[in-house]
Amino acid sequence: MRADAQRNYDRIVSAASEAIAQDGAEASLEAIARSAGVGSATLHRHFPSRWSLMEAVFAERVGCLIDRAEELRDAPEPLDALVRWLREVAAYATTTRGLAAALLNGPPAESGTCQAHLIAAGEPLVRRAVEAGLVRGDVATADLLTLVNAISLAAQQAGPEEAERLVTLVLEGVLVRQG
Amino acid sequence: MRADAQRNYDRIVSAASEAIAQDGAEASLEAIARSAGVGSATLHRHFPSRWSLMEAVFAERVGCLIDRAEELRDAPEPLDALVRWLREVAAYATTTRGLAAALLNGPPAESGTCQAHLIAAGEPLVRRAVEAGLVRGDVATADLLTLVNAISLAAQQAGPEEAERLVTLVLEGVLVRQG
DNA sequence: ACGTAAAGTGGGGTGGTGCTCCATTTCGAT
DNA sequence: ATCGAAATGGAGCACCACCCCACTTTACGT
Repeated sequence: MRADAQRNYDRIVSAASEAIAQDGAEASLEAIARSAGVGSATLHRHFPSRWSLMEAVFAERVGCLIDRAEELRDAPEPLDALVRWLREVAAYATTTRGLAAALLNGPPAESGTCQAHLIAAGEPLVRRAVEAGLVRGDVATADLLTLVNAISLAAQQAGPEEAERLVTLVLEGVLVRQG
Repeated sequence: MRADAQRNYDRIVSAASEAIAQDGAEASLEAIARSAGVGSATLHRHFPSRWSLMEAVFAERVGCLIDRAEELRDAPEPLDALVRWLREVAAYATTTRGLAAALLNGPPAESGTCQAHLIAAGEPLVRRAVEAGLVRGDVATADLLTLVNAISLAAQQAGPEEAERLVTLVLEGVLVRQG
């Protein structure tokens, strides 16, 4: 990639990051290009779809979550580590406007997407909790992430404390526990 | 309301219903007005926001769910009735493109909205299941509906069988049941 | 039955969008 | 320094939501 192309790429991602933080996932691509000091055509060549731009913007933030998952992989309490990580994912998704929507509405879990990376990062946490007999064996990491993201999306209207409640509810189940 | 206004109102809702079924919640209002044989200004006067049009379109379908809730209110098995109803809500939301999104992204549970009506309809079902000792006492009807809708939204990409799995997961809980 | 005031209408205008050509500029290997 | 390829951005296209306003239709008091 040529030097100027790289420079423009970075400026677009940076501008998009700000725009999305401010206006959510529906931020105007035109405005992003403008504030990056770049023609709209340039934006569209670097990022053929809104989704691909999303991925680039969120790559860094998703990276944080992945690092966190690796940190927690050797934590003493397997279940605590998993729950803590899921809550962090939820918090990120709720805070970063549009992350949840982007993760959910994007093409489902193709390899190389940030979804795929998140799933891969969470997998060991889930497996450890399952092997410790603390989490049901038939739950997939992808299911968990989908649920957490769906909750974050739903709670963007209702507020973060609602999200907390729902996550707890999902973990413990709606039905009463009868031995 | 004048007779012609009522007529146009109905034609708009009807056209919108078809358009949304075909193109999802992002259907073009302009196109809806056109296919209703009505000027765009008329549509915008009757329905100041996309959301208000959504509500009108879904009112009928939500009505079906409310009727169903009343039917199930006296069913022999309280838990079975609740679960069955929730699954029907999920099925409706998944099938009717945009219902879930409309329910979730709309202004949260103001009185008079279809959310409020759904919650009111589901309330007795939940209460009965709680009183029978089958559902945890601290789950709100609104929480349940939010979850079901969130799942439907998430599963619109993944497919209906994924939605089924997630609903079951939410009911039974992620953690293993330890007496 | 009819005239009129007000409620209702829709075409056209405005400002915005996502996206694509393509003539021009810029880079970097030779 | 040169030259071809890579990269650019502005003009253009079709579409969108939404608003203004001259015109038509309705319902009601007489």
